[in-house]
Amino acid sequence: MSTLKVGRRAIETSNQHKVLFPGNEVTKGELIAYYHEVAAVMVPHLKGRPLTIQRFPDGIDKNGFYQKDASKYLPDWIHTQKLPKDKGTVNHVICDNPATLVYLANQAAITLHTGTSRVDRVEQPDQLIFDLDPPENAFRSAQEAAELLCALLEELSLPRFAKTTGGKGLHVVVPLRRGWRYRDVRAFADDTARVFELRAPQRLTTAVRRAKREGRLYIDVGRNAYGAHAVAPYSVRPSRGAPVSTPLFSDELFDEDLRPERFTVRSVLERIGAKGDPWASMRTSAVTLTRARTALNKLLAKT
DNA sequence: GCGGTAT
DNA sequence: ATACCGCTTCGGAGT
DNA sequence: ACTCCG
Repeated sequence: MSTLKVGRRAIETSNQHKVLFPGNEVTKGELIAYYHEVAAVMVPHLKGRPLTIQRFPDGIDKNGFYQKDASKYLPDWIHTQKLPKDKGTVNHVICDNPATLVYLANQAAITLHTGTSRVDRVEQPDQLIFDLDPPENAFRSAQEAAELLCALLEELSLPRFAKTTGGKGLHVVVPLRRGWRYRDVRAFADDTARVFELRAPQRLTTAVRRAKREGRLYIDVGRNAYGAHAVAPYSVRPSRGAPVSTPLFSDELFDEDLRPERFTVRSVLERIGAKGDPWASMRTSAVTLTRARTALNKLLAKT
């Protein structure tokens, strides 16, 4: 039990030596130190977004759980926002300062997931996410798919930002100016995915059912929905080696030496120190989908 | 990790 | 007293 | 209407 000063808050931390990642022996203390140090770069990406927290108090080899509703027992300085769900409401944590991140790390919050809208206009997403999910351990095929997808988004004059998920695949994110509602952004995502699939039907699929994928890379667009979420940039994942979902520079995305498992809780801070945050300009790059919608309709008509 | 409820 | 329990949601497509 | 999926 000890106290960590974060800004003007004093955070009580406990069980610093508890091993959360057996195998490489990453402790809760290391998790807390990582989130403390990464906060300056990470918090801007969390600000205003409803958080879904994935916690593993007994380590990643034991069952963890997701937590959205955080109404109970949180210190009053942690911000929350009550949001509607189909039956009732959920009181989400909003992480808008480093101290909140450290507090959550002490709660064994290994992974943080964020919504694609901000709470002040929660029905209007400011991100469009494509999740490229390769079969087996074929990270290379996710890179190839990302190349095709980025070419398509370029044709639609859309900006795009990529990151590793910390798992097998990649996320490609288009920052949006708010205005469109979920159902319209989702329809755009569906149509984009359909065009994308038609360009390499032997390698790509939009089939949700695993049995129908037949070794092809799955392009998942289902995160573009109210109440859905995706792993946050710089979040740790509950897997061997404590991998981190890591934003990439565009020249890194296609580098054949890229090894996402090298981005871990023990290596990412050094990378940020050396190269900075590849997503720093995301907010200022946001666009409307209106023109892209017209261009996409033309591509759809050609099929 | 921790509050709530059953034992 | 301690033991166990809960702790996400969404929609589309397939059956 | 219920299941699978992430």
